[in-house]
Amino acid sequence: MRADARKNRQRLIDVAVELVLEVGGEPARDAVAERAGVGIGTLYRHFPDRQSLLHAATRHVLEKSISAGEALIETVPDGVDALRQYMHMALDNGIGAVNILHPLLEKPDWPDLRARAAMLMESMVDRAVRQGSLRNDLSERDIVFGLTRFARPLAVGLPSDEERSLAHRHLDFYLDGLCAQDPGPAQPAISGIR
Amino acid sequence: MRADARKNRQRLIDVAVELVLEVGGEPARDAVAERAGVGIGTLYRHFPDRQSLLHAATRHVLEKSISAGEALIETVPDGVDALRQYMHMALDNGIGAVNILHPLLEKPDWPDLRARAAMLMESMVDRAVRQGSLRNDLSERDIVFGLTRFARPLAVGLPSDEERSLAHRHLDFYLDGLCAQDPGPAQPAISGIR
DNA sequence: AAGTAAACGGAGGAATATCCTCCGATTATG
DNA sequence: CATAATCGGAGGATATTCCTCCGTTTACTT
Repeated sequence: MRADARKNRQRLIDVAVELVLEVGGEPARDAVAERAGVGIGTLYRHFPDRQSLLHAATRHVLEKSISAGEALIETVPDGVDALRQYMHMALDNGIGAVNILHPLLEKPDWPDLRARAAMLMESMVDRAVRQGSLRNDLSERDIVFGLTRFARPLAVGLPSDEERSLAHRHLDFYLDGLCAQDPGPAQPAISGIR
Repeated sequence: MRADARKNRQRLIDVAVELVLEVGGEPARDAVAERAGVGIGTLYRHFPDRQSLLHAATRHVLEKSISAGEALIETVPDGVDALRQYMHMALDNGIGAVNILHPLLEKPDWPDLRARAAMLMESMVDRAVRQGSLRNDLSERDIVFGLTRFARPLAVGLPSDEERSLAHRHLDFYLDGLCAQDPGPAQPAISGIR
């Protein structure tokens, strides 16, 4: 494979992730090619059918996040720290794109990755709970849910780097909440709301 | 105004909010009319130009949430409780639609509402901070940011009522985090991530 | 109960957005 | 320098969304 070809391919994947996050759904193919600075023909050569680009993008983000996470679980002894670092890292990797794309892809061809991700987060949660520093009613699915809350830019009219730093800040607040074993002042039953 | 006309008008607004949340952006007009069970002509009669439906929908949600919030601040003495109840209530009112639509509407014609909302949340935050039960580095904008994280269904393939109840649960976690004055175990500086 | 103005519904053509093929021009590599 | 691989983007095909128009139906008045 020629060097320029490989470079273009990767660039297309990166741009795809970017745009998926911005748009909150499948971006127009033309838009991906344009932002990547390549012709449309190039995009279609690398990713011929409807979804192969999105597949590739998802796979890319997932692989990067999972292997970094697996490293973290080895090197960071404190469970909550590991979880915290994992979530911040995944956020920066664009993990939100995976959540957006997952329901749109017809034949997700990575049962392996899905399983690895689930296992990874289960271990993290388990360990942190055993260490007594995390609420004990949390599961891997809660972590996914929480992560997705902060993993996408939700248009509020902010410049994107400010949005990013706010997301990190609030993700930390959220994690503090997951650690709070005895949630401060009593929470009253709220009539008719939940 | 004839009774059926008013009913249809309100129904269109409600459906619009629903669809904005589902789609995460401007829904197709045809889709709104169809789900509302009225003809397209009816939609265009009530909301002739491009954005008047979206304006009306935003205004509706905002007004409902703000006046309920203003009542809460009178009746609930504890600052954090008031904030908590306000956020859960706004979430159920579809406040997420406001965040989605705000950047899309060209000439937001409700400077009044925006100001009222900001003032409302500032009071809530201020009071809770003064009472010593909320972090003291939070502003009204943080609350908006946090609220929007939980206020929209982010497609993860869940049935919508399960998604809703998860959102409420995790909003509570998040709020616990906003209360945590001394966030448990020391947070290490994370190298190269933020 | 009948008259009537107001409201309704939806077919269908216009406008727009997106897709994706095709082929001549360009460039990396031996 | 040759040449095979790669690139770029014009443009026709398709799909989606918009929104007018007018014949039909319905709520309200007297």
